Amino acid sequence: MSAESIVLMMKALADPTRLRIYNFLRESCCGIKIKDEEDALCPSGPTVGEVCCCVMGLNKIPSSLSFHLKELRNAGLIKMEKRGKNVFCSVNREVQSELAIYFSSHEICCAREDKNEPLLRKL
Amino acid sequence: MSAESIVLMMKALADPTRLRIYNFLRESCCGIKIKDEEDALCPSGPTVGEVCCCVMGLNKIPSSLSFHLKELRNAGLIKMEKRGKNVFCSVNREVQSELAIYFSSHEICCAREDKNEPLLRKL
DNA sequence: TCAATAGTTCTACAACTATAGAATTATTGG
DNA sequence: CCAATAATTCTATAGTTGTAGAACTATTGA
Repeated sequence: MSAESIVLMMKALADPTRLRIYNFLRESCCGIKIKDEEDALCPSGPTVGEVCCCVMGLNKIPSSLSFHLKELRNAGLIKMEKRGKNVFCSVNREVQSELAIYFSSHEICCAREDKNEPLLRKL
Repeated sequence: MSAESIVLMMKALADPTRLRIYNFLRESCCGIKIKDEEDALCPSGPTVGEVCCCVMGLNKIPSSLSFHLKELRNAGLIKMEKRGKNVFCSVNREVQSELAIYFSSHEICCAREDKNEPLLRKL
């Protein structure tokens, strides 16, 4: 996962409306792979209209939601599948796992001798 | 971890320079607790000046770095401790772990019968 | 005490981003 | 084919954010 793609993901989640959309989709149904082929996903999860009703509060402006969904999709955080008049949304679980791994990795502590003097002030 | 604080963290990491700072600090030394007291941390990790040298590339503008460090600190992602003329920086490992947990949580899949028709188009 | 060093704060400006209305596209039902 | 529905794209605007220079504060060494 490149730095650019992480920045893109963080940017996508750095907005209250988009984080609400993302959290809503996390709690919703995810796509189920019914065949080995890439495109043979059973589309599930809420439609764009359903997301609009559940997440957008009082001001349900479809163009605004569309904009936010595009940001999340461009970042790779969610998937969208069109069937008929509807577009079904779901989180990209693989990418979610990659982010989990990114924040899980820790480095080994190493003390530095020349900085072991008493602490004066904590910011 | 509230939605607002997650948005603040994502915002802090949604900038290439700040992500570089954060990644640099992740790879650097972390603070070591030498006593039970909250403030009795042995300050370690690079100084602001060292971060500036290592991360800021060609344009080493201290005011710009200061601005970015403030954003990361306000989001709770990093800690800063002043000793003498220097300010030592380190990542907040607790917060990092919380983010790892946030992205680790998955929901159980639930198929929806009425949406099991063949997929037409994938966006 | 004075100069040097380390960082921060202030300020103005350019660039970016979210919002919301209007127009547009695509699909289904009558 | 026409109307209704679902969603996207386009556009202008208001608000936000990153940048970089200048001034300022705090600490140490001479």
